[in-house]
Amino acid sequence: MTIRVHAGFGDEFPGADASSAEAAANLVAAANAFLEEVHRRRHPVAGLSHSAYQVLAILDGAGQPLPSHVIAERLLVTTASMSSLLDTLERRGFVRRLPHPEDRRKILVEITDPAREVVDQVLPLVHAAATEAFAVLEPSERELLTEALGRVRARLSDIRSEEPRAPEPRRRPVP
Amino acid sequence: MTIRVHAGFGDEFPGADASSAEAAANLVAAANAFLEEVHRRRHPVAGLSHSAYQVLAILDGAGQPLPSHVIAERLLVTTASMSSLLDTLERRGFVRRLPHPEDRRKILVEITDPAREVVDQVLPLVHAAATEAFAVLEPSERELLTEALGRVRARLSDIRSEEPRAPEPRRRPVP
DNA sequence: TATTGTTATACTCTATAACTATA
DNA sequence: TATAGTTATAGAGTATAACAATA
Repeated sequence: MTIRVHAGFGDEFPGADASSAEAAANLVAAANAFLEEVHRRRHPVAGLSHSAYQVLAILDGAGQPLPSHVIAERLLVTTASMSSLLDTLERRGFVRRLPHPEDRRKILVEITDPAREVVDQVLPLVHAAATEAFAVLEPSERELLTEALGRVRARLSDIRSEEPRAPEPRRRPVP
Repeated sequence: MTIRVHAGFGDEFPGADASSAEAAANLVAAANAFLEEVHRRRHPVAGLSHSAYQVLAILDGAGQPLPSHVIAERLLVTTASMSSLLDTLERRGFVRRLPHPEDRRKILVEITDPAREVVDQVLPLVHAAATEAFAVLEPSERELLTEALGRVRARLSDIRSEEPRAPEPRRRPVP
């Protein structure tokens, strides 16, 4: 199941590291497979999108109503997109918009009881999927994986502010 | 940077494994961060979507025109979605639809020279992002990561055909 | 009958820009 | 002026269903 690059990778992409390409490919593939499994288990509960479930989880976790722009920041979407998301959730009866008592420009988004029930059903499903998927690793392997992925993510966070350098060009193999 | 679950996780989600939840969270977060970095580097080249770049990479890798449904299967989308994707790519001049010489129900999708240049630019960018991101790991760590993720993916592939069992319910913490 | 592909339709997510109300 | 939120508009991706052409 492990994805490997072909034998001529080093010649085709000078300057690129084959083991990094393999790690990246398996990272993305494993994450996709996991998210697909989560979707399969979670979708029957309320038929919501990933973003919508995230909004409910954020509100449930906060334990109190939150202003729209606070949720938007955590979700990394614009406030305009957030409005649209909240429209969907409000239409389904999962959130309410309340006036903010102090700042009348703001609204407070409140989670409803039916949505709390959805969250109560969904979180165990997600954690069960994780538990089953990673049961094939030893506890020490899980810890290594978690720590290594944290380091990679920190590196990516640093890279994000750098101007990417032009890589060495591909040497297209002759077939 | 590493994502960790809170202290009461085990009480809140009986039956779920905390180290698996942490591994899953860091897996998804790292994959998202990597894909975001890829998007940042790749987008200026042709402004295409992830799916569209994938179609071009598939056609370039195949070395010959492919029927539409073959690409759709590899991309895990319906043939209807594939039609829409091909419309976009054809409008941009990156693919051509050719009649299939043997089976007149089929079409062959051919990559154009401008699209080959796009692929030649994009692949080194993607591999450079991977090389830079995973440079924070030792070669042996990269190999461990790759192998472990391959095992997790194989497990997820097995799980996919199983009927998920109902997990133990959440014990909502009292705030 | 089954397969391949397209079209019609619809929905979600996302973004930018223009706008209102409020601070 | 700056901030919070909405609306208008647009585009992409995805899906299902109905359909035509072909095998």
